[in-house]
Amino acid sequence: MNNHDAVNEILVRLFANILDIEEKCLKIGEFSDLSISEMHVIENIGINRERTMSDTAKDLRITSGTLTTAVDNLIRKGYVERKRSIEDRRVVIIKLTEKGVAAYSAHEDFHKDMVISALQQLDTKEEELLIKILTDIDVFFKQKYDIGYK
Amino acid sequence: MNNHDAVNEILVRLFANILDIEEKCLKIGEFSDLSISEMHVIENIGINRERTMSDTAKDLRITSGTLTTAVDNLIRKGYVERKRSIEDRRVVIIKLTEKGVAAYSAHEDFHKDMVISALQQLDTKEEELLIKILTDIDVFFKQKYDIGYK
DNA sequence: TTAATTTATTTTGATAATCAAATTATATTT
DNA sequence: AAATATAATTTGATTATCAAAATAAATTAA
Repeated sequence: MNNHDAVNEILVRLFANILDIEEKCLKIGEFSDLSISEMHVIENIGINRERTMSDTAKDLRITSGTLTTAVDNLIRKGYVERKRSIEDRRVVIIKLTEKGVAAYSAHEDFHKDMVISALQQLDTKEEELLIKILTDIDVFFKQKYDIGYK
Repeated sequence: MNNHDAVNEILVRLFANILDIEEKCLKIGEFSDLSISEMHVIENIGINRERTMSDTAKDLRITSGTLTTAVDNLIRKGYVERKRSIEDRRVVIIKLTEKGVAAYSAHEDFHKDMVISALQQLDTKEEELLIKILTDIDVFFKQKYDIGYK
């Protein structure tokens, strides 16, 4: 097996496993009534931000209809609140409740913990190479597939 | 921003985009009747391999029932064939058809393209260091989060 | 060698995430 | 004022998924 195949194989496995880890950790934690998708909505709304439905849907690359039902459920569960914009009454503003902020923070802590643990075994030179390679992949995607990054 | 935050940020962005990109490429290509999930089944069955339903489901971390319907659809679309094992008639053997192999190869090309362009700027020594880093991280995740690898 | 148990798969009945298209309400343009 | 455009929701559908029940075959135990 050449190096390209080795890197490809391990990246595929890593990506699959990290998603699994995220889901697993969510399910055993304090906010186990949230799905990964719902957590992504919370992540996107963010702390101290008022977001419109359209902008959030666009960022998450889902339709408005999909976001409407997701937000319905997040409101029912107490993580998000919704109000009409005063300037333009077609627009709906969503923001995190206190509970939503707590969930956001917990998730962020998990991310930090995961990354810090993973990097602990690397020396500075290795860390920098890793960042370089991840950046390259990121740039490659952006250029080649014209993905709308925020 | 320190290295930890840099890696966290870029990982989050990569993860948010990678499945979308994969899906996008799939949808504009020759095998646009395949979903990402279905492609993952094809990827797991592999070329020149006969796989049982159980082993494939375990690898993909989905239930046998889920795999049964996925394979039903892949057979209907002409990518997979299914037969009973002769040694143990409870066991169902699945393998790729010629069309399945073609889809597998096309998907592999996408992955290779991704990795090659990411590795382009590294020399062999750096490539090997990267493989070591990724392997270490992979093993680390396995130990820390007790993920059921194959 | 029958009966009980285990194993491999499929079926069934349910839920979550998603989309496209239709609808509703409001704003903007002609 | 009418026509058009925009923001969000609703509707009706599909796909991916699971847990639990059912089916069929193999293995173990009585």
